[in-house]
Amino acid sequence: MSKYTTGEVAKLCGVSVRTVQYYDERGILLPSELSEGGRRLYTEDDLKRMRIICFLREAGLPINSISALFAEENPQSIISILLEQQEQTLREELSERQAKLDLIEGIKRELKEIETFSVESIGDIAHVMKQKNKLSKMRWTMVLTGIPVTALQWTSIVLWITNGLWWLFVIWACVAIPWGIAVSVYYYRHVAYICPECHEIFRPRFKEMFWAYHTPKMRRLTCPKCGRRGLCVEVYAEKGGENNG
Amino acid sequence: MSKYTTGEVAKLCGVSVRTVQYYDERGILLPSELSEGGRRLYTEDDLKRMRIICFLREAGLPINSISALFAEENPQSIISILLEQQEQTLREELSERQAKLDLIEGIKRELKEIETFSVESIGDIAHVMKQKNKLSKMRWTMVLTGIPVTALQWTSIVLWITNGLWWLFVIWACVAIPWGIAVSVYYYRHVAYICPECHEIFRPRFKEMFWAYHTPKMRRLTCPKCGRRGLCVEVYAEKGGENNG
DNA sequence: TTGCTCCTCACGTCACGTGAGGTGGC
DNA sequence: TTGCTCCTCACGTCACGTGAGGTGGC
Repeated sequence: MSKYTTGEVAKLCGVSVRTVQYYDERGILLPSELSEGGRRLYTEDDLKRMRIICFLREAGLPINSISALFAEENPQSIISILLEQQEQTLREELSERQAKLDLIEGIKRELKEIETFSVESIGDIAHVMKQKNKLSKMRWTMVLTGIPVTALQWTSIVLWITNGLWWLFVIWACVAIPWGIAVSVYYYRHVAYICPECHEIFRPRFKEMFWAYHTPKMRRLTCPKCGRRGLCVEVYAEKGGENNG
Repeated sequence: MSKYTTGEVAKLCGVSVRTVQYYDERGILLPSELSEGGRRLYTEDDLKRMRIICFLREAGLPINSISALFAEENPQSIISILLEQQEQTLREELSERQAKLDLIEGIKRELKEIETFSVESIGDIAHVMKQKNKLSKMRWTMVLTGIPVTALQWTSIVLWITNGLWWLFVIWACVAIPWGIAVSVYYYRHVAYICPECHEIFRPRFKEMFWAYHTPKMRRLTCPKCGRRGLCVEVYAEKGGENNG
């Protein structure tokens, strides 16, 4: 029966010498013999054991678990549990990394829309991304409540033209005008804007906001802190109350 | 301007007090002021910075990178690089965990087919799994070369019956018999079997193997090491040469 | 005065990598 | 005798968690 040195075991198992030494240190693979000079000597059985250890390490099993498996007199009872645990751990790690990846993708998208970047812009991006769901939920709610109002509008106009029923349009106007005001106020109370210059999150006056030029995501406003006038990103605001700087 | 204590910053950012202290230690978030009693006091700006740090940490960016970002006078130039690097890292980690998961799934499948389990059985599983691709590749090669032979067989039989062309069947036999021998020898030379008792990997005599009862994955053989007779799992053997225990 | 918060060490995590300084074995 | 392998410390990794033992602040 030939004996293997540390380096031979390492090479045959595709690991470093240090790893073989470490497994001795951890008591998971003790060499069957030591040479007179104190060198580790491994038998064929040791090599087989090492191969098993490396295989389980490939699956990510921690050394403590492998150690427990070798120590157990009835290994079949715990191998399934260990594999199940490891699978669970790996799944959690996978979804955690996936979440980080998604976050990075989001940051990259937002970065593209920024013209004057500074480190503080990252704070803005964070704010925009965290409130994104709430903002789009609110916008969808508004659109959906708008559908019956619009339907009623066209119905009444058509009936006015074809049948001369002018009073239906009057009824529509009595519903639509209060609805328009209510929606505007609701919207106003639930949004805020980020100044790209000083990164202040502010709420403008209703009048300024109502008449301001805007795109789906931004509105041209004057920052109350630094006085800059320009496009500001819209975000969801938690409360409709005042904001104190 | 109100000041925040360590605990307040921690609570507002959803981290532990130790984390806030650690960021001071690492120089990534120094408190603007210290109280007379040596307590850290953070300003509103410090809090914003902390929020940015936490956001980037959520994406998995290491503290050194965040530190570099704050130190850089032109942060736009490196933020993309950092995000790209982090994305790369995450993708590698993802595929690494996925590979481990796949390995575990494979082990679980193989475990189900084992009746007498011991720790050494894991070595058998490792061997089976690593040679699995080569074995199935070899089996497919054999099946595919068998198709024309079988086609010729049926053609010749049909022609013999319908047209009385008996000599086509003779030609087929002249081709098929050597082919059958060649395939059997080829197969014999490229497979080995694992004894489930002593975990020896052995190659039986041709005659024993040829006539033995078998399933698609196993064959009833006698282990030359421990003498046990029973179903042994078939694996791919690297060389057709002899094996020395 | 009493809780509560915060402070500074300082060790532990996990599986090795990486030297330093010395020695065995062909 | 000369390379090469192997040996034993022992520190470093990464972002904190977890005490221990002491003190600040309402």
